[in-house]
Amino acid sequence: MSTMAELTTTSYAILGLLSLRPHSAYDLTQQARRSLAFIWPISESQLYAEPRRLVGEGLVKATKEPAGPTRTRTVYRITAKGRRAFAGWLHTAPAAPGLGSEILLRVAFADAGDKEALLGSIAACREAVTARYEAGRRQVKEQLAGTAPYPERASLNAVWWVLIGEQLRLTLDWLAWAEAEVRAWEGTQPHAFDDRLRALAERLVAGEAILRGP
Amino acid sequence: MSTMAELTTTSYAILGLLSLRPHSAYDLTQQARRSLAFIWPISESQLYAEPRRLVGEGLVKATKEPAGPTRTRTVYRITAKGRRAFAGWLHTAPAAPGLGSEILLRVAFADAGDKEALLGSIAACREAVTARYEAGRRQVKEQLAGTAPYPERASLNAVWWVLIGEQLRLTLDWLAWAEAEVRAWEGTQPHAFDDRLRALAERLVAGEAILRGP
DNA sequence: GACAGCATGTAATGAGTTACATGATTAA
DNA sequence: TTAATCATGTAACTCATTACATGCTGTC
Repeated sequence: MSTMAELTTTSYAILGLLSLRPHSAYDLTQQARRSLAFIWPISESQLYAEPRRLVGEGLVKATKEPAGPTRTRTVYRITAKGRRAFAGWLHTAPAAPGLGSEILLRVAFADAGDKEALLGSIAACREAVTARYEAGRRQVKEQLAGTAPYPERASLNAVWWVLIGEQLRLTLDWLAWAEAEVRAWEGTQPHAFDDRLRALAERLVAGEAILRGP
Repeated sequence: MSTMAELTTTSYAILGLLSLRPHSAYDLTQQARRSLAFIWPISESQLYAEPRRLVGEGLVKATKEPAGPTRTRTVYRITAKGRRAFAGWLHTAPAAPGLGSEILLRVAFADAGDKEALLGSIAACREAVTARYEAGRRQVKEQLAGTAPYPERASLNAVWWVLIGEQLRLTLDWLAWAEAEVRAWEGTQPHAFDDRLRALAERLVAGEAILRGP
């Protein structure tokens, strides 16, 4: 079916949320800010636009409800066809985890700027990652306390918490290591392999841990 | 200046490459496939489109060279203004590292499918990540052997190799752990916290290592 | 009764992808 | 000399983002 092939990962992310229970678009924004933000970030406007498209495909049904004197709210419910489409997607091969790290770009071309700029980038990145890490910790704590939605899904959620948590910690460890490394430099001009660098590269190739290694 | 603010991270990635030496668009595709693919992936068509835009901003100069009897090749060189713009960008705060992991989406909503689908997704992801990891190892090896371009930039490159390498290894460790976890399930129906899950979540919140911990 | 913030969308714009098209070079 | 692959682009399309617009509701 060509219609099904046209859906994006974002479509399926929303379909996944709708498979749990009906949501209004605003409900979706709340869920998207909570858990989905760690897995597959979606902008607010998409959360309004995408369900409409799913309605067009017959995967979702929209019903208008009154919300205030003059206003209506649209509530979306997944259809049987939608459930089949989602289950079908779960059987397809996932795309490789996306990369795209601005901080690494700044490291790779650091010699076009100065040491201060690079250290500033590292510090800014650390702040952002720390904030995200703390937000994640808070959410897991809420789950433990039972004050967060979907406590009955704990066993599934725990699996992805582990990857997100460890990835964020790894990034923080690297940022600390990189900062110490850069501080030891004279400037940002690069140099070729010396004994120390060579040893580092060889440990990398051998698959030995660099950041938290023994 | 509003003109400078309109550039994207992709623009600066290309500007960074051009700051090393002049490149034709095809040269850029080669560099992009090698190192840039790990840091900031850019599609081929962008590698032809973006330099033209940079010419429009005066950050890059294009010169036509003969390439075969009837064909010409466009070579791009960074201008002094381009170098200033790039150095200026290095002083701005980087965006937080992007996420977006399809495999986690499939884990989070695994109960809409079956165990076999989830295990298949994990296996496909492992193949893709392993391929990327091996490609990275090969490139570091080439650098060690001195057969790769830009050996004089080893000290800068090593810093980002560490993050990429450790991230890929972490992902592979998690995939192995997740697969074992899923295999132990009866099906994909989730359940609430039990003692084991609670202990896992508490270790996460405490910042203890899960995957390679003692 | 005014103001902040929550709730519910729409519109314009642009970045980046897929698909296509064509010339040159090398190996069989 | 054919086929494959390298080299060099262009065009159409769509996702997704930023910015805007407007209604409702609690609180001081």
